[in-house]
Amino acid sequence: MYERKIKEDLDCGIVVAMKVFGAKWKPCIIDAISRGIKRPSELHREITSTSARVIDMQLSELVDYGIVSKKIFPGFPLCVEYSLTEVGETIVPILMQLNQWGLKNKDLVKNKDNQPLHVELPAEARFIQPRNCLANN
Amino acid sequence: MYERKIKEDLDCGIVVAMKVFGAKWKPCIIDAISRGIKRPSELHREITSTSARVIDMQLSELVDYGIVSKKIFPGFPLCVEYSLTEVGETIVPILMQLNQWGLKNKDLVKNKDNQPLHVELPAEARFIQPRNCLANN
DNA sequence: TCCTATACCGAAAAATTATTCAGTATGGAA
DNA sequence: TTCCATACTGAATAATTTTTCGGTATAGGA
Repeated sequence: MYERKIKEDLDCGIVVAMKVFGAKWKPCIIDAISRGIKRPSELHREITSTSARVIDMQLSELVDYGIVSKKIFPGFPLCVEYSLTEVGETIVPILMQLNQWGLKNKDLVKNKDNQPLHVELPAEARFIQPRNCLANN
Repeated sequence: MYERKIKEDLDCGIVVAMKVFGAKWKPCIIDAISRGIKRPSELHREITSTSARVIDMQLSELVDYGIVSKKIFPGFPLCVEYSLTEVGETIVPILMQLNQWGLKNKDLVKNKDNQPLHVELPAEARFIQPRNCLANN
């Protein structure tokens, strides 16, 4: 298992939130489970852009975090079901909101030239002194 | 400049949102600017856990995305001010929400042993057949 | 001329995250 | 006995992000 060299500040809300929201496949997995896709094999079929191994790893981290719970049915063939915990459910609306934000603003990120040239002020601005500029406005 | 080998789907809202929310220092920079810290040198003083170079890089990406706008005052010494654009302002409440979520749930992520053992069902469950288990429940 | 403060950038290195590959294990069916 | 489907794992590699280091440029002051 990988041991970090730069420790992260788990008292910062954003750092904590990003352990869940900011991983490449976790939002995708959480969304699928929230839509009722429960078994690993189903998840693998649903999420085709990455490998089963990747899904399994992210999934097990979500289980460790208590965001997803795992039930094993010891019949045959082996059957496992994942579902969102109570805390896991609280992620879904935030995820939807992030998704909405992204959809609404995707052109910004796509274009990447939204402020192509720096805004230069007219000549008079040259007399603005740095301390002024720092103090107010 | 780094050229990705695996292209990202910028039509997915989450992928787009994570370009902004999911970078290590962007939330921190956006928060500082929203609190009125405008000049690069101020930002460097405010955010001491990383180097000026890192802040500058993330900042310039936020400018490229049109989330932060940059004004140059050509006096002396050189004076630059950053501020949130209209779109940039829409990020702040979502950031606050993510932060709240993280603060509320940080123990989950810290502990990482929230479901230490798999839940095994009692013996009767052995008769649940896989197709049933897939079909409903 | 050299020093200051401001703001910025290129490129290598380090750290982290994601991916691939090759396995393990269970229990029934052929 | 060998095969299947299910669920899962270790370890190497690749991809990406973050960090560090050293540099540029402007314009005034000593």
